[in-house]
Amino acid sequence: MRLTKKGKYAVSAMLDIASFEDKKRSFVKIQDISKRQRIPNSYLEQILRNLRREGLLISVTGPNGGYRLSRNSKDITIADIVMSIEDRLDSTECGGTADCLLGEECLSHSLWSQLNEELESFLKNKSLADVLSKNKKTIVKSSSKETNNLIAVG
Amino acid sequence: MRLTKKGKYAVSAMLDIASFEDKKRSFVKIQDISKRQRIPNSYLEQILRNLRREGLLISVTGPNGGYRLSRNSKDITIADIVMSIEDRLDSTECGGTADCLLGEECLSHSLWSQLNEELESFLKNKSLADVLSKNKKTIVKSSSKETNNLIAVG
DNA sequence: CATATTCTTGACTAATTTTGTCAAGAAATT
DNA sequence: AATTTCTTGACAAAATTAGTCAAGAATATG
Repeated sequence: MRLTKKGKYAVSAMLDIASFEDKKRSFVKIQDISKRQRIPNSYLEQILRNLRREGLLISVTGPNGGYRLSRNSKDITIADIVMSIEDRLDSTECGGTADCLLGEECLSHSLWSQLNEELESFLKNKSLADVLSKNKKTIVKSSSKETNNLIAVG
Repeated sequence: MRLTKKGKYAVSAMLDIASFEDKKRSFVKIQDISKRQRIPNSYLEQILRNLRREGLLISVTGPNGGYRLSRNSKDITIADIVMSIEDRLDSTECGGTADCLLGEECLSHSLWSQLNEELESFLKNKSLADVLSKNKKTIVKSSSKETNNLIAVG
């Protein structure tokens, strides 16, 4: 899936913006997000660009301008975000079924497909609102040691 | 997670070797795996090296030498393989809890942690034997079009 | 209108990772 | 002794990710 820093930044940024959802008519500035989430300003520009193009954000230029969510935080999933950003549909090596070996190779494919489905449904079932509300509850608890993750999340 | 080609190759190679499990005392050669699975020979050397170091394979040099599983294919999980190969424990950006922002950032962390767990348990619950047997049943069926995967699997 | 603020764009560079190669050697079999 | 096959480590090429920059366009405010 290539859950890279970029994708992670995107989610952090969206969560940041989402947390200002209540304040009607208020827009969140790149600079502020950059500082709060510690995302390099110019990199963030690039990322928000994508999110906007995909219709997840609305932007306004000028003083008091900035970004806000295009729809309710309940209606934007983490999958929406990640898929806007991580643009590899990278079926490169064995695109369709055509050049697939018939034995083991195909087998491992169905394995990866399943894995995809698993992940996809996980991410599709988490909205920004879900993540934010969960956070509020456990804000103190935040478990101690990062386990040796299979997946690099940073 | 960095499920790269390398990891995928590793799984394919292991499945290949596992499929010769019955034939007692027979070893599978790098060259043969390389041809069947279309994995560059010298790259495969490197990969099998790792799998051996991790104790998943046993090797024998010389004529009729090669590789075989160190234990029953039921007792080797896909997680075992992937974790031998994809060696990033990459907690880089926010290693422990220390330099974690307290608001949104931490939140997205718990999100990724959950994702990790999800994936990890998925991969831990699939043994080589599982994958192989499933394959036999569906060998013809192999579904048509790769969907636009969230995760790049090749 | 002038000015300050803030997003917008595209092209570019640097760092890192992934993918792969190679050659010399060691172990085992016949 | 000769052949087969794994073993090792260091290296190189390609691809991807991460990040920068500068010039410009849009909008609000006084």
